[in-house]
Parts: sequence; C-alpha cells; structure tokens
Amino acid sequence: MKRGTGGRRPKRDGAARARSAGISDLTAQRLSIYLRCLDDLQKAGLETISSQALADRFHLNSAQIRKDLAYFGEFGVRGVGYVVADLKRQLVQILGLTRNRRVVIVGAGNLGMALADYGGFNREGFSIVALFDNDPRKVGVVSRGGVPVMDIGRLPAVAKSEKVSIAVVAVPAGAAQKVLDLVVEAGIRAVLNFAPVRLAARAGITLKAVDLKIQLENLAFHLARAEGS
Amino acid sequence: MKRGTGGRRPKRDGAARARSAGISDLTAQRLSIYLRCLDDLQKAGLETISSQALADRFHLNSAQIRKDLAYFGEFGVRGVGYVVADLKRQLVQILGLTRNRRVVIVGAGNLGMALADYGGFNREGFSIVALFDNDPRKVGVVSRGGVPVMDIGRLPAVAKSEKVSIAVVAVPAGAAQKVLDLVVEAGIRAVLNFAPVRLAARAGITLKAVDLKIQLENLAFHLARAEGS
DNA sequence: ATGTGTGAAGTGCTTCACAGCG
DNA sequence: CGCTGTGAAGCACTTCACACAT
Repeated sequence: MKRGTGGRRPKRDGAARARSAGISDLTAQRLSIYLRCLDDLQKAGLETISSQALADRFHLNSAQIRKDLAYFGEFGVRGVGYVVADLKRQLVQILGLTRNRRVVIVGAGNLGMALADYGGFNREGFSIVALFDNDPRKVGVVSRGGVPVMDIGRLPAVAKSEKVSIAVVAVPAGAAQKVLDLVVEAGIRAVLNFAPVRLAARAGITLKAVDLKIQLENLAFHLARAEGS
Repeated sequence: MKRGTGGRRPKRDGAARARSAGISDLTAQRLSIYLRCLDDLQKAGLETISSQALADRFHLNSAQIRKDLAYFGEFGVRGVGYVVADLKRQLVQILGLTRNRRVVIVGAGNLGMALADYGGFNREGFSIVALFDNDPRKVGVVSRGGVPVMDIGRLPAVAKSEKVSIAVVAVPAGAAQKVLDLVVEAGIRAVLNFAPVRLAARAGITLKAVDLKIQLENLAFHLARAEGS
C-alpha cells in the first residue's frame, strides 16, 4: 500500500501537509464533502449507495471516492456498495469529529458577529464560546445568538479554561498577523483567517484562509476571459 | 511556448477550466495574491522587486512567480526584477479588474448583511448594488452600509438594469440550488456560494464555493491528526 | 554580476481499467 | 453479475537549474 514514503521536504506552504501519513489536504476536504452527502442520503432514506451512484448524484468522480475511502480501510461491500450509516460513522471517526471543538472568534465587527451566529457553526461538533475585540465599546455586548464579546486581553485565560482549540480571525488586514501571534501564544493550534492578508505561522499550526476578495477577483477574471472570446 | 495543447476533456468539476487558454484556476488565484503583495510594496515605497525578494517577503516561491508572470508576457527586467507600478498595472489588466463589477447578494440574513457591509467588498472594482430576500419583513430595510434589501422577485429586473455580473448566495442550504437557478436565469454568470451544499450549474457559469463548515471540519481533522501522534 | 524566462525534471493528484470478491 | 479496491497510466502543478539578457 506504500503510504509512509512521501514528503521529502516539509513544504512549509499552505495548511501543512497532514502529519504522520500522507493524506493530502484535498483528500481530507473531500471526506468532509462525502460526509455531508451521506447525511443527505440518510435523510432521504437510502441505506446503501455505490460509489457510482454517489458520484452521479453529487457531481463527483466514482474512482476518486473509492480511492479516498480505500485509503483508510475497506468500508465497502463488493457487489453492493457502501452502507450509508456505517460509512458515515467511519468518516466521523477519520475526520476526528467525535469530540466537540471549542471555537473563539477574534474581531467583533460585522463579519465576526455574523459568523458567531451563523447556523452551520454552532452545531455538529463545534461550539463558539466567545468573541474577542479590543474596542471597549464592543466588549460586554452579546451577539444575537448569545455569544459574549470579551476584551482581547482575556483570550489566553479563556482559551485555557474553555479548552479552545480553534480560532477564527475576523479583524482588519493590518491587525491580523498580531492577532494570529496572540492566538498561537494562547495555545490555539488551528486558525481560520478571514483577513485579506497572507499570514505566517510556525510549523505545527494549521492555518487556513478564506479570502473573499481573492474569490471575487477570481470571478472577475473568469468573466473577463469569457467576455473576451 | 505551447499553450493551446491542454485540456482534452473539459473536466466539469469546480470552477470551469479557464476558457480559451490553459490558465489554471490556481494560477489566476496567485495572480490576485501577487497583486495584493505589490500593493503592499508600493505603499512601502519600493519601486522594483525581484521574484526572489517577493517570494521571501510573502512566503511564496520565486520560480513559480516568474512562471506565472511569464505566461502572460515578459514583464521583468533581467538583472533588476520587476517595476512594481508597471507589474501592478499589468496584473490589473490580466485579471480584468479595469472595469467595475456590480454585485448582488441573495439572502439578507446575518451573513448576507455582514457581507454587504464588509470592507473588502465595496471597494476596488466591486460595488454591491442590492441584497435580495423572500422574507417580506426584511424587504425594504437597508444595511448599515446603505445597501437596500429587495424582494427576490425583482432580481431579474435589477440584474438587467444595473448590469449585475456577480451574485453572492448567502441563503440556507435547502434554498441554495433554487436561488442559483434564479440567478443564472437572470443572466448572471459568476456566483460565489456560501451555502453548505454542492451546487450544480450548466457550463459557462463560474461557480465558486466558500464552505465554512468544511473549512472548520478540516481544521478539526488536522487537530485530530496532530493529537494522535 | 544579477535576476529573468524557460526547458526539463520532479512531485503529486486524478482517472483508467480490471482483477477479484461477494 | 455488480461493485469494490488498486496497480498503472495519465495529467497537472511545482521546482530546478541554467542560458541569456541587461
């Protein structure tokens, strides 16, 4: 099966290559997608599904589904497909979604507040415990969904007492690197950055970026291409 | 230079392969990053920069920078590097950011409202002209930043009269596909989707997804890996 | 001397195609 | 027979390394 071979040089770019085995970030992301698809199927009452049917339904590639899954074990039944409930359980296991994760959001502006109350967040394995800001006028208020805004100075203490493992950075670009350093200093090792800057973190920190401006520019680029042909 | 060779099969997945020439989506995204870096450098007063210096400063790869740029022309000066202002202009040109793009947001919930007022959006080539919702209680209100919320029924008319070219989908997962269809029907050909579902659009539509839940799950996955070793 | 532009090599991801199991 | 699991092939993206321009 040859799995431990890869990764000569650590490739410090992007979300660090998955530790200990050569699972690429792309694969991990697809596993999340599969999990969501299975949720849909289960709600629709299906008990088993073949890789082909799954691919057709959700615009995926059946060979890739099989390969991604086979990497972690033999979950399928030949001649039948995959048992939806079983595979779901397996994916939850593989993705490490069995335990609940505590999340903080730094930056209580429009975006931070919206994220705090965003449905997909405060459910299914993730709890947002607090927002942080350095603006005294914001400290003390509570988001519509009930998440309290605290002074950024309290981050280290709260991170520790609440066992926070993920931070979301939603501050202006100019403050983002400093905030990231604070967050890492507080012992948090996974960060989702919404600020439109390229941040740097030391090895061992998982850093993902959601850069809305770059996404928009990319759409503009595709439009320009489409128009000029 | 061999550029028109690639792409046997169209690869219907993701944001469709850049039309007319083989520019990958990844390259286009990096061009946006370079542009932002150049902005920084220009503010810092630098007039020229080598690919190596650019790479060092922003954690990029110098060979890749050169390759990405060389694809569109010879913008560098051998022995010197790139003239910041010139390269910036070139990138703006290549990325199609010369003309202003009109954007609408469908879904006036927390997220939609926050996006409407989000700094990086209403500047530098993009204007958010309206929010749309089907909830009569929301229709008629105006976001903090002054973007009006309109009934979804008015989308086709507004899209046409305001020459909207980009739509942002910020509705719940269950409504997203229907909204996407409406948006495409209204003649909009580039869409940024925030709903946690895999959407399908016909060829010719550029569809990008920002899936917060999958990003969070991915962080959890990396944490689980790091802990279990 | 310096740093671009670029073939060629290297690496990793995706897809094919089929042996083999149920 | 149908569908998984998987070597092998194919393709795409990245990095190397150097000829060549200034």
